[in-house]
Amino acid sequence: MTAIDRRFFARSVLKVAPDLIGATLLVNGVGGLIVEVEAYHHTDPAAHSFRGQTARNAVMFGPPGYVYVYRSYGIHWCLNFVCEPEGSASAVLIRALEPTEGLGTMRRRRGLSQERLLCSGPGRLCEALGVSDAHNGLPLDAPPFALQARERKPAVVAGVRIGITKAAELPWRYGLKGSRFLSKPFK
DNA sequence: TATGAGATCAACT
DNA sequence: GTTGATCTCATAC
Repeated sequence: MTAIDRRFFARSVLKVAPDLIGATLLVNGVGGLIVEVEAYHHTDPAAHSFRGQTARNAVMFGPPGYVYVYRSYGIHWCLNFVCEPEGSASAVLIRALEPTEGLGTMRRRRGLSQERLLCSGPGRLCEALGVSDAHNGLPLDAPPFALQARERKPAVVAGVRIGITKAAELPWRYGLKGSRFLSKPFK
């Protein structure tokens, strides 16, 4: 298996996002196959970076290949990968994984969940992988993170994004076709 | 199956 | 003071 390094992210977020489907993401050896992501471009009103740099989103304005973690609705963490040349402030939100490594650890962190619900949603995924603000700003191609390239190009489907109100019509959500680990099915 | 409340924080008006 | 890239649990149909 080939490791993905940070150069992979020095492209448009709209190219990186579908290319991540099927890759393997591990944090401290725990994780699985990426089955669902969403793209957030800096020209997109739904993106945190749309209104400029703040203390929270500063990592998005840095170089690509780094991790941006933010708190959502006061209680959850959400995991993003920064894309495009430095300063463009675009990122991919990781929304769902198919758990393959460290099932026991994930189950313990999530508390008695069925396997299908371990990582099927941005908040759930962060809890299962132990991701928090402590990971904000870390590079993706060094421990505790590990990213492995997919071996074949999978069937990728696109659709509208979830849980947002601004620019809700943009089809910037990507998923692995037919996966039962998606946070919601594609139409 | 579907809708609603609550948890709880940073950014924005 | 309100809203949001969410999730879980409770109550209603």
